This record gives sequence, C-alpha cells and structure tokens, in this order.
Amino acid sequence: MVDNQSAADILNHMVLDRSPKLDRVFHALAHPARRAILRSLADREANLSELAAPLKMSFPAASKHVKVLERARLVHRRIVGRSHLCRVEGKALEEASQWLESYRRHWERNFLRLDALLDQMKAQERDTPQTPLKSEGDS
Amino acid sequence: MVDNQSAADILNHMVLDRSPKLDRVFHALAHPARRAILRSLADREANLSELAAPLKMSFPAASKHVKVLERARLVHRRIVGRSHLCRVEGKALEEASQWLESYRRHWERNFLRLDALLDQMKAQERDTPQTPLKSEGDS
DNA sequence: AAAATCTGAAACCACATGGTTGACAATCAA
DNA sequence: TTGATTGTCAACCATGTGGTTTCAGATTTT
Repeated sequence: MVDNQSAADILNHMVLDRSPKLDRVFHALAHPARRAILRSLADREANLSELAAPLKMSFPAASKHVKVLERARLVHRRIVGRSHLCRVEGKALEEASQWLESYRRHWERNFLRLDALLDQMKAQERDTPQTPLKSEGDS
Repeated sequence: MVDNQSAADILNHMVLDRSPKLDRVFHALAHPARRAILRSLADREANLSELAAPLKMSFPAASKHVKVLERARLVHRRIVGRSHLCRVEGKALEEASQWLESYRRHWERNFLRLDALLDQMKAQERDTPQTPLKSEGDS
C-alpha cells in the first residue's frame, strides 16, 4: 500500500509543512480587497452587491474575491432568492490564528532566551575578553 | 495639496483596507515552503544552504522564498563571510497575529450574538412566518 | 408577460509567481 | 594557486492571479 511515490509524498509533506488549508487562508488574507470584504462582514451579513459596491472594481472581480474567501472557508454563502448572503465563518480563521500565535509565542520565548544569552555572553566577555564574539557586529 | 486624485486615493485606501505590510506577510505565509523555512528557523539561526537542503527544489528557488520572507520582514539576514545567516524577525509576525486575533475575537463575539439572535428568530418564525428578513440594518 | 435586478460563466489580457538552468562572484580550505 | 562551498543574477518557461467585458440564467417586480 505504501510504494516509493507515496512515501516520498509523505516525506515531502512533512518537511514542507504542507497544509492546503493554511495556504488558502493566508492567500485569501493577502489581498486588501478581500480583507475589506471581511471587514464589511464583521458586523452583519451582506449580499454580493453590497460587498462589491464599495470596492473599486467590476462586479465579477469582487465575486471572484468572495469565491477565494469561500474556498478558504473564511466566508459562507447562503442563497436566498436571487440574493447571495455571505457571512464570516470563524473556524478557518481560528486555525490560522492558532498557527500564527503558536509560532509567535515560540519565537517570543526564543527571543527572551537569546537576549538573556547575549547579556550573559557580554558579561562574560567583560571578564575574559578572549574570543571576539562574532555576533556583535550585525545590523 | 489635496486634489481629486489623491482624495480618491485616500478613499480607496480606507475602503480597501490597504496595508502592503499585511499583504506581504500573509502572502509570505501562504506557501508551504516558506512556512517550512520559518519552522527551520524556529529554534536556531541557519544559513541558506541549511534552509534549502530539506526543501525539494533548486537552490535559487529556495533563495527566492527567503527573499519573500525578508520583504515581509519575517526573516532577517546577517552576512558573515560567505554564509548568509537567517533568523526570524518577530515584529511583522506579531502585527499579523494581532490583526487576525482582533478579527477573530470580534467575530467570536458576533457569533455568540448571532446564535442568540437566530434562536430568537426561529422561535419568532414559528409564531408568525411572514418576511424572510433580508437585511434589517442597511447603510 | 415583460422588465428590471442579482449573479454566474466564459473569454480574454497583463502581470506576478514559482520553478528551472547556466554563468558568475566571493570566500574558505588545501 | 587550485578547488570546493556559498550564494547571486539573468534568462526562460508554465501556471496562477486579478482585472475587464460580454452574455446568459434565475428571480423579483410591475
């Protein structure tokens, strides 16, 4: 059941941090028009016309942006009559937020640790100035 | 000083939620290879070769990905000798995380409010099924 | 029934993105 | 000096993205 190809796929998957879900969410958030749409939907449902109106682009363009948000599961569409009502879907956003927050916290801990380490190294250098401590002259 | 063009630009800016910084950060996070690079840099500094090694792509391709992370201010590069040492830069990440978290919290509050509202509507609809309620609060 | 409205789909275009290869510069090690 | 390591740059290519216009379908309104 596990041939070479799929084994390579698994490795690739692991090392490459593949997550099509995160791909789609972050890509969706990377465009100002789509963030504007999310902002429009922050408080109330809205149909496509209402969403497209403030955007300075054609209707089909705005519609495509909404589709991108839908693919990322950031927006859900409910068709009632000829009106397509959109609302925010929180789950995907929460996952992206968790990914970001976990990394941020990890790096924050590291920064604290590194700062302490650097302080320690500087203090030690004042005592025994032997090794020139190469990381001093960065930007 | 404020002609029509720049006034339109300002409006566009406001309604479109423009933030090239967020554009760059989210776009940088939207590719699995770049998230993998960030993961490699989670604990230690690394030079480009070390970053490129686990990625299944050519060296220049990996180098481009690092450049994207640099443009987004997610990674900082320090050149020592022929080695380009990269480390994570926390500030841009923190801003993106704050943006996401603020929206997530806002929507979370709204979901609670909406859930209550929907329950209320369902109960009311069982009593008097009249209008399907298109959008009560139109701007 | 007829007209207006809301939306989707398709065709098209300009440009960005993600990948390759090959040549080249700089640095370190022998 | 020779050679290996590290990384950049330019050219090129395939595909994706973001925008337009045009046409057609479904739905509401008159």
